[in-house]
Amino acid sequence: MSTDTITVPVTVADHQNCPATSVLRRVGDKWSVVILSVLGHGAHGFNELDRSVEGLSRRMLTRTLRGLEEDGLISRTHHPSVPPRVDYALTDLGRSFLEPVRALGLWALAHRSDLEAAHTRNR
Amino acid sequence: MSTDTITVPVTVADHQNCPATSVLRRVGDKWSVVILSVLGHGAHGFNELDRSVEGLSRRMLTRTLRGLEEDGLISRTHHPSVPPRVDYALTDLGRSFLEPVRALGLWALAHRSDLEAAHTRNR
DNA sequence: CCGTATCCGTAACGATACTG
DNA sequence: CAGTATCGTTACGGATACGG
Repeated sequence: MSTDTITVPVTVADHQNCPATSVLRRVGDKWSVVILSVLGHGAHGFNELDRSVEGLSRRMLTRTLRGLEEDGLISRTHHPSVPPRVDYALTDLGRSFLEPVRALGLWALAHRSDLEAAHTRNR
Repeated sequence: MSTDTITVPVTVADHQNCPATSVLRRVGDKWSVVILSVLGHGAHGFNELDRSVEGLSRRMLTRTLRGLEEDGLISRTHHPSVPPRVDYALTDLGRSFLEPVRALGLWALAHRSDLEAAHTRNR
């Protein structure tokens, strides 16, 4: 890794294989962080989550939950009762993930006025 | 951004007005973080950036630079010389932004094996 | 209660060609 | 050197309806 000045060619392969890239993309998608935050308060069922986040469709909830589960950030526990119950909860990995994500959120909050100023200046 | 236990209905308006949301989406887009990182090594010209990041088209470079500039994360300085020279550089805001972003990158690196394990397990 | 399947519109992204 | 214009493709997200 290079040290110096210019010409550090970042390859496409580097970019796609980089473990940070997929993480960054997950952070950028519309609902993942919201859902993780809600689950930070404790386990929830599917419809519970659906109702907790206004504007979130069941389709996107399903897809987001599957993605988070594939990344190992949340767990899915199916209780074959009547009525059926499924609990979604943060894993340890998910909890630790929320730390840097919160740091980013705090940064946004702390620099809110700077961001707004820049945005109005360039218009 | 409220506070407690369950049923904190997150409204669509909250989500879109939240200063963190736009920041998170910027982090999630394909090239912003890469460009910011390269600019972390020092100022660069347009074609210099284009060559530094393989796979990045001029079109996306332009658009990403404009976006970062609108957010006040980078500065654009035009020197009307011959040949023309334009310098892109991090602003103070941009430099401070890289800190939480790097924290996220370090998290990804530190938990790389966990992420891979989860991903293979669910397949 | 917990999802899936289908359709559709928009926005992101990439390739290519051209300009001051 | 530093871009813009145009076009085509793919990914993301929402609405609706149906199934276990």
